[in-house]
Amino acid sequence: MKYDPAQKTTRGAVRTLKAFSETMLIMLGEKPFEKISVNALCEAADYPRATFYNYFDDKYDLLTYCWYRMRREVHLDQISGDPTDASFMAAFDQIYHLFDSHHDLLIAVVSHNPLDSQLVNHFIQYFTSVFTELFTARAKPQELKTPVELVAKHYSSTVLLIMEWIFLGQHPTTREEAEVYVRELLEPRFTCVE
Amino acid sequence: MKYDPAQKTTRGAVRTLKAFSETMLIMLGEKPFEKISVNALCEAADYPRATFYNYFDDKYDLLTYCWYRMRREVHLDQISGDPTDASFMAAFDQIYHLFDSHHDLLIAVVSHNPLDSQLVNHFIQYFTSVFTELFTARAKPQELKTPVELVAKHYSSTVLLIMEWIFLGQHPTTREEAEVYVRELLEPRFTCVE
DNA sequence: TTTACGTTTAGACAGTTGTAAAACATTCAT
DNA sequence: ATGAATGTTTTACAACTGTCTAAACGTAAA
Repeated sequence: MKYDPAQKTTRGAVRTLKAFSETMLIMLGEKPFEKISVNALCEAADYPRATFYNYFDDKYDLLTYCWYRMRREVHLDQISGDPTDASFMAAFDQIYHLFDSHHDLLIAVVSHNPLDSQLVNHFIQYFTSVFTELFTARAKPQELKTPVELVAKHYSSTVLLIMEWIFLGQHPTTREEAEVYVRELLEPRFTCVE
Repeated sequence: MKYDPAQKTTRGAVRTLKAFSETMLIMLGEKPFEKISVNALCEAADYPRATFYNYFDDKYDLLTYCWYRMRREVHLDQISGDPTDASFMAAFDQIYHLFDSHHDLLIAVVSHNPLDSQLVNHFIQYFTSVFTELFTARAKPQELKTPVELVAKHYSSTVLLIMEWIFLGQHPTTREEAEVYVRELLEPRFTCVE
């Protein structure tokens, strides 16, 4: 992101950032992302174009900030403690809750932006990278030949795949069912025992 | 794709499509995708802009055609026979070979387009969807609770993840090692036996 | 050769993008 | 309050995008 939220961020800046990101989310529920011009966005947010470019490199940069705000609502960081299976499922549950709490927004957005659109892609990729970091931080000491980073990416992309299936692909699924999916996909042993 | 390659495609059309896609691949080895304008592309390919829009909706549509041509070089379709593990690994090997045979091109492209760029994303997504179809077609009758489509997506995204790691992430890996990775990620049982 | 057809091209259009310089506000310590 | 520093807005600009129309072109049948 062009604008680093870890910086000081004056009160005015916060207001501006918030205005742009909320306007973007509203417009995403109304039309496809490609049809949203920076012009129209500034019009709707009632800020001059130059201000937009003050804070963001481009449309995509604003998107990143939108996802950043969404992600921030849930405190995922606290999980990275011990690497037991229980803690993994705890992380998974928090992720499920994060998406579930934005259910309506996601439905609205997907109705104008297909699953293979740039927008959905950008969304998935953002959260994949967030979770990859998370999983890398709490990686088990490995008995595998596969590199740790690759395993972490595999975990996070699988979790995101399930979230995409449930919340963007419109396949209503309870948290318990979702937990079964993630176990089946990431630990086939689970199914042998049952 | 705007231009359906299953159509009649006259000799002239083939030449034009080829010229545009080859020019694009060359330019991707020289600069980031965002910096390649349709103008410059037509300049380099020596075709008028109107001709470009005759064949493609936009830059991204041309990209899709580039990946289509690449994909077409290898005959992946013949695999979808019986759903044994051996046939899965056969498919995996063909995919490995496909990427390996374009090793130099991929290196050049990645040197100007980071792994999280729109370009690489588009590339990964194209092949993921191709492989998802492939794996859906040859899916095992399931004993899992997880929906077949989701499992197929999981297979293909995992395979692509490994390909990305090896060929785009610059982690030289032999085919044999790659096979170990895919077994470890998709069938943890494998590591228990060893 | 002429006619007719579809495709390719040139040129122009309104709208968008990202940047840069200068004018304008705010904040805050002195 | 004054002035310096910082951030915001205005305005202007060159380049690009996607679409459209009409003219030019090639080719194949009459």
